[in-house]
Amino acid sequence: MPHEKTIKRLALYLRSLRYLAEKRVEIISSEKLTEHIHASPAQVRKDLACFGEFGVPGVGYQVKKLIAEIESILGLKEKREVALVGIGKLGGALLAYTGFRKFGFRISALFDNNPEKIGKKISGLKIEDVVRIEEVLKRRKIKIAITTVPATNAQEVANRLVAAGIKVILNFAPHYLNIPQGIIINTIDMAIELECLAYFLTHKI
Amino acid sequence: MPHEKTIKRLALYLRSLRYLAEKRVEIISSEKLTEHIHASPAQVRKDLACFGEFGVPGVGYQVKKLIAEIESILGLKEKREVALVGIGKLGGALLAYTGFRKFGFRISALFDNNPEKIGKKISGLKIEDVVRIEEVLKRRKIKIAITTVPATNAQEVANRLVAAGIKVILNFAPHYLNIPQGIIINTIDMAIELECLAYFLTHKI
DNA sequence: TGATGTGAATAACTTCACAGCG
DNA sequence: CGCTGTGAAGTTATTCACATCA
Repeated sequence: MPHEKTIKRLALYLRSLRYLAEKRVEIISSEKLTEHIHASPAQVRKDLACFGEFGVPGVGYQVKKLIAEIESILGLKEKREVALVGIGKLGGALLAYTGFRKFGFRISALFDNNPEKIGKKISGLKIEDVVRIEEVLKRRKIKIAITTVPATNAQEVANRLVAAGIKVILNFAPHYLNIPQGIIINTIDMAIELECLAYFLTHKI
Repeated sequence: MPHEKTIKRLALYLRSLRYLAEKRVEIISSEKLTEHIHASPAQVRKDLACFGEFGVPGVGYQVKKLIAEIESILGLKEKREVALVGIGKLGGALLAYTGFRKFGFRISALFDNNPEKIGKKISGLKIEDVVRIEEVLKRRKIKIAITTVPATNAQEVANRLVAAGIKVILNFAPHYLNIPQGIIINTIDMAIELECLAYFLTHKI
């Protein structure tokens, strides 16, 4: 029923709510919540309405309770193992990024196709050969992968991940990936984001 | 007139068209173009129609000509200097990323607030103190910035960039930024992208 | 004939506005 | 009285379908 945009906003609300919780704020209205988000109060209420009634009319939302609800909706309650394919500079940066761990994601399997990297350890994890993706991911029942490989290898890696039974892919390779239905893919193409900005630089201003 | 989504798709079309050009494809229909893009043929035609008539009825689009047209629309014809604030692992990865350079963006000014980093050189560029952002960017007339700083410093850095006359910001800090109207900001929040995927992992499958 | 360009129709998304509850 | 939850209204975006042109 709810769509992807709603889900992304829920994650944004969650970020704000956590911030508010740190500041010991206990109750928040949809109006106040949107002060640090590009969304309207009605939008917040509609988004939440997809999943239940979490607020108190005339009062607002209990911050802690709403955090728990959204975490439950997004499925952040349990820890999740993540595979990282492509241990270059970007891969290394993501591996070191604390933002993932904070929300229950733990990168716990590394893969690369470079013989000089295979077998080495980073952050206590051994880099495996990409040909072992299927074996390792099946054994360890890993369902989430992040790919930071060159565009030319992206489809091959995606095929291996699909064969390994992966369910969602966060892809940083600037390339279209042909993936069977049912597997969720989210591509972050940083060059394209910059190109868009170039448009606004030339036209909108 | 055209909206942000149209612009983003144009950048995607461009990526495919460049790929086709490398393969020596000379003519392409809107139908064939969408084989490697999540968009409909009608969508392609509508998007392009915002900016003119680039196709030949009964034939299709000349690949080379369409590339030139889209590059012109997006404003990719000229080289652009980019400032990078926050020279951590992610910043270093972006600095090394060839995808930006390929499309006319050149990271040519580096800033950090860490005394141990300030003054050092990476890729031939000296890391400057963030307090010098305004001075350096004004002098060199840099209008684009990429920020890869911790959430806690993001707003302060954004304020400095605004004071320096920056026009667009590609922000990787997981934090809302309060920016005056007229300045374009695009936030890539990788943790939030993963959180969204967690939802689909738990519900959609 | 075959693919574009485009008004008209549809679908998706957002905001409005207000009843109802604490 | 204030803020939620929500049907209705409005807006934006996408797809359809076809006239048109090479």
